[in-house]
Amino acid sequence: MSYFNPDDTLKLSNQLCFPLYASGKEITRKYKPFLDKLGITYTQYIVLMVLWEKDCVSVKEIGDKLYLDSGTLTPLLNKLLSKGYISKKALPSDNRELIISLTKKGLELKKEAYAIPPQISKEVRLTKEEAQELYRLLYKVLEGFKDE
Amino acid sequence: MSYFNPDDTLKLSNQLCFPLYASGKEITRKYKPFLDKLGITYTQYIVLMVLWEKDCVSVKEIGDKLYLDSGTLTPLLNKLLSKGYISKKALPSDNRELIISLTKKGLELKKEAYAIPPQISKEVRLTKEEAQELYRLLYKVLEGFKDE
DNA sequence: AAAAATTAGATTGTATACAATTTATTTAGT
DNA sequence: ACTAAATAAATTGTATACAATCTAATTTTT
Repeated sequence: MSYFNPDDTLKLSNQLCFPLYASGKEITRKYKPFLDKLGITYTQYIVLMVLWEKDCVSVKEIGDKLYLDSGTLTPLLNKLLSKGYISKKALPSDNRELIISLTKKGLELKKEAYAIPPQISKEVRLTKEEAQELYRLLYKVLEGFKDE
Repeated sequence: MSYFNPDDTLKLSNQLCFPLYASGKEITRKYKPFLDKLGITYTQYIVLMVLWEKDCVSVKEIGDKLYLDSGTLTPLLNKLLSKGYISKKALPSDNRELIISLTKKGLELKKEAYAIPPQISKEVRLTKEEAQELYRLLYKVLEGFKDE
């Protein structure tokens, strides 16, 4: 690894971090036109995805799944609340925990969201095998970050 | 593709977008403790990387390379300016273009940045081959997004 | 059981991101 | 040459992100 000019170390094109950063940013941008029609943002969408998969979860649990903290989630959940997609309720057995539930309106939004992922897939120009491998590698990176 | 329950389409674990989004976010977070020591943010760092590779570039060219627009770059460049790492100058042949150059201080910062990428690499738990494949796939995604 | 440590969310402050619009400048079309 | 179209940055407004801190509630220690 140290055969080449140390100058090359800091080349954008030699860094894994940059395509990770950029593709993360660009993929959420691809969602925007579709999510605009539903009146939600990408982050709001993935919070709803958590709830569509399992209703009644705490803010902490949402944060753990999405790698987001309360500084991001608190205002975002307030927006979903004011839009009528979720409701909040303190957990009786532990008043520190806030349980987030889908409203009927929030559950119904799922039907409109079904059409989105296939349309994004079309824009990601990877073969099925490549997509699977990319998926595996990204989760390996994420898992590796967890235990530090 | 339509063999399984349509419900599964919207599972977080079936979406490529989510690990892309999350790993992009987490990788920049990994840089933070290192960049804090230099007093710069991740986005400021990649702007400097562009300049370290090729000095005297326009805001437009930086934006094209980093997938960022003037709404992000203008305030960010003002911060790098006030920190004394860059200077600005209008291009005489085209007064719309703003040319960004490194100051001596900005060039010297490169020496301190050398040590960072290897330390991040250590935290990314991929083999060399996996890292190369991930790199290739991410650029394929990014390139695919360009022509829409 | 009382004090200490921990935990869940909320709050504060800073820094992106980006769409949409605006302004100044340059280029293209006629 | 003159007007229209295009381009580069700056500006405006909205929505994340996250570190650090704060507050209230719950556990753990002693």
